[in-house]
Amino acid sequence: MKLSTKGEYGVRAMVFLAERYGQGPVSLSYISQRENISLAYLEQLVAILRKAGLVESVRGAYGGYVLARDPRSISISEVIRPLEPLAPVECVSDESQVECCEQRETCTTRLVWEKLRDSIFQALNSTTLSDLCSDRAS
Amino acid sequence: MKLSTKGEYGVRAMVFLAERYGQGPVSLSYISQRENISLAYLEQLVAILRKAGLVESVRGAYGGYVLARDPRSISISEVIRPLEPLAPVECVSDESQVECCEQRETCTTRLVWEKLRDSIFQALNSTTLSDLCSDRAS
DNA sequence: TATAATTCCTACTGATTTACTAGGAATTAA
DNA sequence: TTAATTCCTAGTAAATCAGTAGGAATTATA
Repeated sequence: MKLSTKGEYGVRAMVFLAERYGQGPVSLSYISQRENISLAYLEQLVAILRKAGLVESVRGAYGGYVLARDPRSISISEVIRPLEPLAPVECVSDESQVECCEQRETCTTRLVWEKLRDSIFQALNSTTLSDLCSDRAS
Repeated sequence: MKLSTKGEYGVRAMVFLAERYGQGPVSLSYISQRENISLAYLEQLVAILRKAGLVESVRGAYGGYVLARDPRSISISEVIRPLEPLAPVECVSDESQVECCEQRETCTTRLVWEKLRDSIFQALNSTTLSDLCSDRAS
């Protein structure tokens, strides 16, 4: 049930951007240094977040990334979802359309996985980037 | 955030035992066939559950395993906990006593991991084996 | 215009973990 | 005595994780 570093680093990078929202682009080399995350690895994660529409890039010197929306409107589940699967088991995931097993209707353990999935979603949906900013004013 | 098969198989095996609680020992070869789980792998998982005090073994021919307690008193979190870590990130786990980072007090992302951990615990603590039995009478 | 700082893209890789397999010893009901 | 079981340890192929590496494209500034 552990989160991978993708999700963890992704959230840390996004909170970092949230704390500087409205102050122009922030470069990944800066985030990399301050958050102690490998630059090349961070590039890959942020590329995913950009394709998910959560950040926008400014290319060239003095460029970087900015949040695509107000940090109060971006939930943690939105950040983690593109980076790694959120559902605890395959068969209660809305993304994967694969039919996981034939006992779908009669499966009893499924009950607890759905409950678990919902409570994970609830916790991450109800927390926004601004909730995690050290400067809570933004 | 995916559960490994250890947790998933462990819960399935325990629910299987719960549905036959009070009917004598159930062999792993039977569970293995019915739940379609490799016998040798299942042996290893059940060994962990036995050491955790959740099941008791009956050795020899016509032996097997029985639940150590009433299925209404065994929560799913008790089953999964010995099989795999439940906390989403290292630094909000009560088991590991390792100091994960020096920013423990000022860490802002920690807030959401604690909230996530608590809601995972809550979901799994509040569900028992008997809640997942197809024969809900037991 | 040249340079440095950046994003962007793809391929590779070592280490770790996962999900088993394999083999056998000990126990016990029939 | 046999067959069915638990019990124990070691090994292992495949997948995943957590990056590295190398370079192309873009752009503000000197």
